Amino acid sequence: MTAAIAIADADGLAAVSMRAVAARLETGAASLYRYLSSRDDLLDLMADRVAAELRPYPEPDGDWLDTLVRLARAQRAVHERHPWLFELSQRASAIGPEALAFFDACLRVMAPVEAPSAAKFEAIGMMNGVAILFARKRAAGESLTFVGFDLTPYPHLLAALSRPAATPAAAMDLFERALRSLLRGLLTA
Amino acid sequence: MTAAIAIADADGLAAVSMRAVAARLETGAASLYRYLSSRDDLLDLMADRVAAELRPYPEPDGDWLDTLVRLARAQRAVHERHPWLFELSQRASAIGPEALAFFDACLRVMAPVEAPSAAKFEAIGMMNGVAILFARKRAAGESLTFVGFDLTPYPHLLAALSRPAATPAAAMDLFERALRSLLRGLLTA
DNA sequence: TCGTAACTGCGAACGACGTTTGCAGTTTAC
DNA sequence: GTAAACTGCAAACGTCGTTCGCAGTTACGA
Repeated sequence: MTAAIAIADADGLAAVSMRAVAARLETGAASLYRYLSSRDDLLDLMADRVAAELRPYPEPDGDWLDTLVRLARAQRAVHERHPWLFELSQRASAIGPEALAFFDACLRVMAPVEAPSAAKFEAIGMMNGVAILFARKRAAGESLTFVGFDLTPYPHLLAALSRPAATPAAAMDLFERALRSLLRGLLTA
Repeated sequence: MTAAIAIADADGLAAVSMRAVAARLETGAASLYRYLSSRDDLLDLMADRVAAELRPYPEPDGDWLDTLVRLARAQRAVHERHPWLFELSQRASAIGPEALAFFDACLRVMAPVEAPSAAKFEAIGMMNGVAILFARKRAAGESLTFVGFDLTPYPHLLAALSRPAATPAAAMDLFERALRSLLRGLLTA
């Protein structure tokens, strides 16, 4: 449902109630059950709808690692556009056709790599995890800096925080560097 | 609250309602608000309570990478013991004293490493992510195998799934290998 | 010893949630 | 033209987090 995604983008996943979605559609909450079997159904549809934004998948030309990094960048962009996607990505039922298609595209890129299937699965999961982590980095960093704690019991943390923050450019480098070293480590002997 | 953690371990986070916790304590739901300001408060306390299970932290002797891997293993064990912790770990407010202490311990281990603070923060976040990913691996793999989808539109996925699954021993190797290559890539020039 | 002030536990109630039910109104099929 | 099927939806149910107000208990100075 496009209406549900708009609500989630604006006010977060918690604001996506059947009544809110119905109100935006100018109808009653009960009417939604003609098209959806439950709220979980709606969330699954939302997850798969935004997963479609990962298209078009890059052609697997050139280095497979470069292509995988491009896929990860797309993932990161989607998670930044729809922060609520993170909460959905952990439900097993959220694996819809679009998610499977993305999965398949990743495996296609990895086809020339000589590695067991299990390693490739892990690599995709890890790629996912890294993309999400960086998509949420800014919010997490700020929340950590501004907690109202007395940090004196944590000397190393205090010392690290008192140093100047890294530049955004360095953060971008970090994303690619982390991803490359991780995937290379997982997929090569 | 120990009672709340017991409920979550048994029936999941969703079962941790104020009424359920109160019932286990043989009291009324309203009574809990004498000690907690809200349900979110309770969840934060639960998260910090299980974070205490990460102690004692290993001494940073020997190779820093070995010590970090030991910390990650502890994290993975905690997440396997309390699967609901994953749902909590994404709330910013869940960063309590114990989580900060763990953070500090990681930084202490990384003290001899020459790297910017931001890289170390990312490394810890990534370590966390990898630990969680592997803790949830079994469930995720099964849910992916048993979805009732027609997989013919996903040829590479189908090919990968039709191969024999990896042995559990190889999975354990994968955890350590992924972590090592990731941390080394992030923290060394 | 009493009186009062403060604190404690908690039944009852409030509003919001997901979901079900039952019934009008409308379309479809023969 | 009538019966069957489908549609939209107000109302209600049970559960949730949370608040309110009141008994019962304790603490303490007079």
